[in-house]
Amino acid sequence: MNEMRGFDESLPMALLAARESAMRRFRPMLADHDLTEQQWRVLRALSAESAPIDVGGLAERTALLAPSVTRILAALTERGLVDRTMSVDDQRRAELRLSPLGETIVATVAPHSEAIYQQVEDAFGAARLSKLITELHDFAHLLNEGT
Amino acid sequence: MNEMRGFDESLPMALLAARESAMRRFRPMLADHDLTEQQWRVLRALSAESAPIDVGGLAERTALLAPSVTRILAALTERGLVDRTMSVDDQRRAELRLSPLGETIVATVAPHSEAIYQQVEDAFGAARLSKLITELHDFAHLLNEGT
DNA sequence: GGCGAATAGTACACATGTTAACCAGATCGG
DNA sequence: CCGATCTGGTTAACATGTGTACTATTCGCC
Repeated sequence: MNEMRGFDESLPMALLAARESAMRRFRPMLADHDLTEQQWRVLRALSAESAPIDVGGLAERTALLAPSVTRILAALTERGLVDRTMSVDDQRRAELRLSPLGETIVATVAPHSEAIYQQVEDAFGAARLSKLITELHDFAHLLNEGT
Repeated sequence: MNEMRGFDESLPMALLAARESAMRRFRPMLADHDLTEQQWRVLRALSAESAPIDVGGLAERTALLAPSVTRILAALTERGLVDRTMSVDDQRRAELRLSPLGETIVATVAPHSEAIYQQVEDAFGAARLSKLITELHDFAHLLNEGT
């Protein structure tokens, strides 16, 4: 009836569907540990950092917006998984790191996460998956820099 | 420090980043027409259907969850963009279609949407984009059927 | 030094994601 | 028939997405 691009053939829909089919496998496991997908992203990002990181840095690494990070950190520090202090040389900036308890949680959950990722990798093929990820990175970089 | 897979190399993060880099270009245009990304998905899905469709069908085609579709339809019918009636043979089922005003809105927004999509296609390459979408579809199908 | 612009972070408001509970209409087996 | 069950849809509750406004610093510059 109209000339618009097919629904299912659009990239945003394909990205959404692909992500949902993958995340569907992770969420139940995370729920067993009372973690949302986003909370787990924040914990992982903190775990990957050796030095403390600030809110902006976390937002960038986790692909979350600053207001979301603020709320998630409130929940995680409340639960004692994250420690927070103020930077001495810039009183606006926060210094965030995993608490010992947070480290324990990450160490507990990570193997489960990795196991599920392995299933996904096996189902699709490791090489094929790797190539797909590379294409996605290229895509993001091209769009973010161009214009 | 731990053996976990690199953050940025994980597929879910790559999918998220890619989608965000694309959607960033669409959202301002949709906001100009007072539409959210999800409302536009619903309108497009309705526009693509010749016959009326029910809530479940919309949820499936738009990759939204039923509760979200319920709320979005409430907003769209409120604005007079969508018409809703009850199915005669199954009083639980809704019959949804675009109102004339809704058709007008879709016809107005679609060219803008298509223009942005063209930019994206040009930036990444049409053939390459097409192949990427195919891979994403394959990925979703493999994961949804296997296990 | 001190004022205006930039920056980090938060607070708010509204829309959606996610899960579970719930209601009414449809279906099936006895 | 009719009650047990299933199914379409909504409601509810809480977490996140998204854009905007606002506070507290810090910075640039005169």
